[in-house]
Amino acid sequence: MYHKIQKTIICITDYMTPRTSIQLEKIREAKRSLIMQSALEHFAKNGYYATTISHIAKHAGISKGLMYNYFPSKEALLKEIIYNYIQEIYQYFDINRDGYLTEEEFEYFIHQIYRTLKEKKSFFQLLFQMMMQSEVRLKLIELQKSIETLAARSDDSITALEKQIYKTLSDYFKRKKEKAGQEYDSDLELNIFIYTIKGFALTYVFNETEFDEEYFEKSVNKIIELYK
Amino acid sequence: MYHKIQKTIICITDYMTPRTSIQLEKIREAKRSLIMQSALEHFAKNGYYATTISHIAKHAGISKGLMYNYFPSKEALLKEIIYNYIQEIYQYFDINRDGYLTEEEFEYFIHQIYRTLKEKKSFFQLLFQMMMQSEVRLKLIELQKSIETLAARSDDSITALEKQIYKTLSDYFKRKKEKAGQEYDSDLELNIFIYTIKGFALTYVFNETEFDEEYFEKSVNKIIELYK
Amino acid sequence: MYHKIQKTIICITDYMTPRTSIQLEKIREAKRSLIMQSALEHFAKNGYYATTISHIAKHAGISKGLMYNYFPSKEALLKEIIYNYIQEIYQYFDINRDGYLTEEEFEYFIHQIYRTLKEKKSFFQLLFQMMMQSEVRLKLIELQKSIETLAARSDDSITALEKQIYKTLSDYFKRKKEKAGQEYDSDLELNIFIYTIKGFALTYVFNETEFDEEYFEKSVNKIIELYK
Amino acid sequence: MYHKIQKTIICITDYMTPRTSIQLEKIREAKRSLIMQSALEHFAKNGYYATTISHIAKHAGISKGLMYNYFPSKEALLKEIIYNYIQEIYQYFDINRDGYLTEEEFEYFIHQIYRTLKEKKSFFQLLFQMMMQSEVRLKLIELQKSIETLAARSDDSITALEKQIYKTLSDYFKRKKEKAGQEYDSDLELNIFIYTIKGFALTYVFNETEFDEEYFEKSVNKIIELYK
DNA sequence: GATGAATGAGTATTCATTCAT
DNA sequence: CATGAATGAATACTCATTCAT
Repeated sequence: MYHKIQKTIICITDYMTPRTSIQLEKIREAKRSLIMQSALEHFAKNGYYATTISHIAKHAGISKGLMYNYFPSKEALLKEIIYNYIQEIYQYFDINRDGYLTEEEFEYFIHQIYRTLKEKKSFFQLLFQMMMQSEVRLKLIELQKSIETLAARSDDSITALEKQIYKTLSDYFKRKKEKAGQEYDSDLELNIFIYTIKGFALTYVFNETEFDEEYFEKSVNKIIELYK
Repeated sequence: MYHKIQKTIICITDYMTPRTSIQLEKIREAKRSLIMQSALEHFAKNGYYATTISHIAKHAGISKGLMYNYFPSKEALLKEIIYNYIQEIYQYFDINRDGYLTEEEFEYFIHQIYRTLKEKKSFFQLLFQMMMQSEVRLKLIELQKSIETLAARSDDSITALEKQIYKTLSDYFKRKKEKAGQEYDSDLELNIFIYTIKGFALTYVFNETEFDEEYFEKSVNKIIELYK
Repeated sequence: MYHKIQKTIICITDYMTPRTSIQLEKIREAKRSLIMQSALEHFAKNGYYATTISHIAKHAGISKGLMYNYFPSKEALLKEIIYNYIQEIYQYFDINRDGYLTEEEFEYFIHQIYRTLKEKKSFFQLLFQMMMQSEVRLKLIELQKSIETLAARSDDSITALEKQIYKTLSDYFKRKKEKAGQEYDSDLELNIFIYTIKGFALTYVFNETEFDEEYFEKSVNKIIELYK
Repeated sequence: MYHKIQKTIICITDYMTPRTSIQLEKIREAKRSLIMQSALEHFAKNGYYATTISHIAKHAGISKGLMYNYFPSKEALLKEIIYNYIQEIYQYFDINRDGYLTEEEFEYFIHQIYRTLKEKKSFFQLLFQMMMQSEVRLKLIELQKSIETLAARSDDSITALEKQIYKTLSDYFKRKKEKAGQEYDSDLELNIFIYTIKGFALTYVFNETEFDEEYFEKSVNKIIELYK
């Protein structure tokens, strides 16, 4: 009976049916994620150069060769990871684009940074590392440009978003100053605030056992207290 | 025969007195420094892994083989650089060990940090890079311990110094708070201050063309203004 | 369920009668040919080693796996191609086996060579390439032997045919000499003729843009003129 | 005593004297040759792609790594070999550049071709192979151009030399025709001659055991007899 | 003390082949 | 019969380190 049904020349399903493209796509996507996850962990922990494809593959439970079925090269894998995470992260901060930040929103913004650092710890470890090698830094800049090109609309671009955020914060600090009856002559205080955030991020992301979560939460609240 | 010719060609110094061991030692020390300097520059710029012994040697104007006459391995070279610089840098901050910091001394302390970052920019680039790889981080910790062991007297050790500095700053922040009539219940503000310094250092050290020296000087003054 | 959908989509032929084994065999044979054609083109153009199974399969519009359903290995595929083409080509020259070559037949023979080179250009490209690697040459010799074994009757074998052709040509050259009143003491002139044919074949088969078809036709006629 | 003589800071000769640059250059040149020789043999025998660096190195009695001390890549090694041999071979044919070929010179020319084929058999095996892969053919053309660029004077270039030889031969065939009272309307006979030489070269160079040296010498004389 | 040729273990990458579906 | 994910052995190439001179 089964045989009867199968009378066809170009029948895609057959004796032993190959997976459908939907099934395959799911499998592929899952494996891609798995590889990227494995790679990110190693990159974050040991650095890009010290991480070998073998390590990544072994950790992901696949063969070296298979990795190249999903990513054309180690560098492409790195870029893909960074691209993906950056895309995702920027979406978190894509909200207050009217340019006006209330105190509550500012507080939310800081908390959001903390949450993001916590959730994407490995990625930020990698990102910090990348930022520290001038050669790699250049590649990141290229990458950022290509992301922007993909994003097409210039006001959707990453640098545009960065500028937007900077502008929004600048306005916030200005208003704060004016409210206190002081004159706002420059973004100096904002810059200091950014240093603080950077330093906090650096400490949090690379903290191993020294400090606990409570310590960092208190820090976040203190930062909010100081700069709100 | 061929030896003889050579002997007459490139002899620079006296033919009369054999060099003393002190002279030899000086020459050795100079070459060591040269190699370390060359290595530091490459490590800082391209990262430890991307830097080859060949590059270092060529840049230092010596042969690869000779490098191994001065340092047993690439890793040992790295450690030696870090060891040396840390030693040197800690000496800058080895002053106010009475534990009492005046406002002037605090200001001086910040300026001193800035000066040190400027003077040892390459080293800090390397140090930051090293700090970001957990594997390497562990090695650094080992190294620090061995430095302390070498230093022998525990109150001369680096961690001891770090603690000393932290304590001194903690006292300073406490006094400041009390002077303002507020209660000092924790080192939270100090920690925020440390984040700020870290973030500033990170920005300064890896800044390439975005900001100029004036910008950073203003930042330093603002930090002093905020935390003095 | 999902199977069901597929079954209704791409069914081309009759739903009623199961295909006969002859039909199936025809389909198989057509696919075999397709793969061999695709492979030959790639082998000829890029060489055996530079050609991947993936390329062949993609070009033939099938999956890699399916290729292995038709040929047990890349090498077997190569052998099969050579075997097939050699078989086919030798049939072209399987006529004048009475051993007597008239002038008209000689002329036809040369033209036939030219036609064959033109028609099977890719194959000759491949064959020349194969002939130039001693390791591969050995395999070809093995292959030839196995063809002969398959052919069973020794006077049907390729080497036998080659010898036959050589003998026929030798007789032809001998008669020509004698007709001119000269003594024929060796096959030297025949050998030179063979060099000429080889050189012509080589030039024709690997010519890309330098010479046009007219040039080669003139060459053919000149060769006939010189050796008839 | 020995110590006494060695009083110098930047003395190149020392305790255990390193080799002089002349010595080193000799060693290097010898090893370069050795590697190229080993590579040529393998390339000729098994083809470029089927030859591995490991094979070459093992055959040359050195480590894989060392090969890269002399040649930056497998491809560069190939190019270097071809470049070197082509340079050398063209010098053999760099004589009759007045454009006039006597019968004796023509004979010498043919003999010279035979001698060259004999002496550089492996190289010609490689060259024929290279000519048969369109991809590689392109590289060869590039290479030829670069050789010409190096040669600087355009009339020293290889294609120029090729044209020169062709022209000289064309004139020779023309005179021959005219001497016989026939009209020379095209280079057809010359082209046939070139096919013959090609076919002879091909046969000679890839002959393994079928024919002996005597056979080929007779062939050469016959070619001379036919075309002189 | 100084050189650089030499080594070999290690790295990213490729590709014929297998196999579950 | 048909697919393409998966494997693993092989390959070109790199680089820290050694060692004869």
